[in-house]
Amino acid sequence: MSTRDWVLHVDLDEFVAAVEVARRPELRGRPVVVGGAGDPTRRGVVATASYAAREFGIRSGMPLRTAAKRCPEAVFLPADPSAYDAVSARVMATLRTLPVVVEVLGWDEAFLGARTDDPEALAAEVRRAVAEATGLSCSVGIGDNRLRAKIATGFAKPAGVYRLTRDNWVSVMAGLPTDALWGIGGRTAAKLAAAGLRTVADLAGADPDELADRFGPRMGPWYRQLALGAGDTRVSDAPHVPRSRSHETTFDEDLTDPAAIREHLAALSRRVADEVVAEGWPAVRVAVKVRFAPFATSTHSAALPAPTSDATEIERAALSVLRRFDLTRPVRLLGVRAEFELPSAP
DNA sequence: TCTGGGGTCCTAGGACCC
DNA sequence: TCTGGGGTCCTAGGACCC
Repeated sequence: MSTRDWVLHVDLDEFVAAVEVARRPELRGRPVVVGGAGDPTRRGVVATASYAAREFGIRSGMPLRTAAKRCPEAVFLPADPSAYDAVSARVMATLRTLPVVVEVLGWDEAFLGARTDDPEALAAEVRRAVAEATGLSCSVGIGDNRLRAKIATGFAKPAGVYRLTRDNWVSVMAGLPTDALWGIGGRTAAKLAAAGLRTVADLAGADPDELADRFGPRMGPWYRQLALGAGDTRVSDAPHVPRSRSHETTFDEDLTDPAAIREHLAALSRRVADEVVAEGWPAVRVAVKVRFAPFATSTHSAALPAPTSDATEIERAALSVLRRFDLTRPVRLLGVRAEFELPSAP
């Protein structure tokens, strides 16, 4: 077997639930649901469900109330981001001890770039090293590019390894619906289906010019490239440069008092401003998001007069943008986002 | 069963300028 | 009086992902 470049995609199995079980072993094997305030009588949705919980039909994004109806004996827990950050950092540090380039994608995912003649052996070593260092199980997708590695992981789960390359792309993917592709969700899949394109094979055979007309000059042709299995092969360990920082809150009871709305918005602005300061880059734009009851959402934003990391200025800008909303309707959610300057091209 | 929070990127219309 | 056309910025919204 010859030595060549591979992309591996590593994804921790039921990561958040696994972290909770690791520190509360009595939960092992039980249905565990993490999300919201950890209280299914309050507003919130499922962030992660353990495999045992998934057997009851509980899925990410499902309202906690629904999850409790499907499985009243499930254990409901609030999310504990700092705990997940800490475990995630140990996983990524473990991956960096291997002869690979590590590109972190989130708490529980990373791409690995590797040159090897035996990617399955490397994947097995990844699984062994992560388990030894953290006690956590992961799955590994092997691909000849990022797209195929990422999709391969779905076939590897749980606790497995799967290889997807140009050699088996068509046989594995051709008959699947288009939303099996990473980057095509339910909305786009429905629009594609309306155009007669239901499967990956349909999309791969579509005319790029017609796709451009229907879906935009970049997205249309890009969808077809996805269906062909095309993707970037580069994996970078360069640190991530954030484009924005934001916080938002859904209230258990809708807000109707404009003074209370302003107070909540100011508090969110200060949280965002603290993080802008920590980033070390000034913000150039501030956006405010308001979701009115029952669920209508809109956003307004404004460029700052000058780039700033000053908390008072960010708060003032957010309150100024808030005045553009009609606050006579009950407010379900408030959010504040600060945007940074896009990095200039080299 | 009413529908979280934190992000990224793309599109399109209007403003504005030459 | 019968009014083009392009480039770019700003802004809102959509879609996707974890």
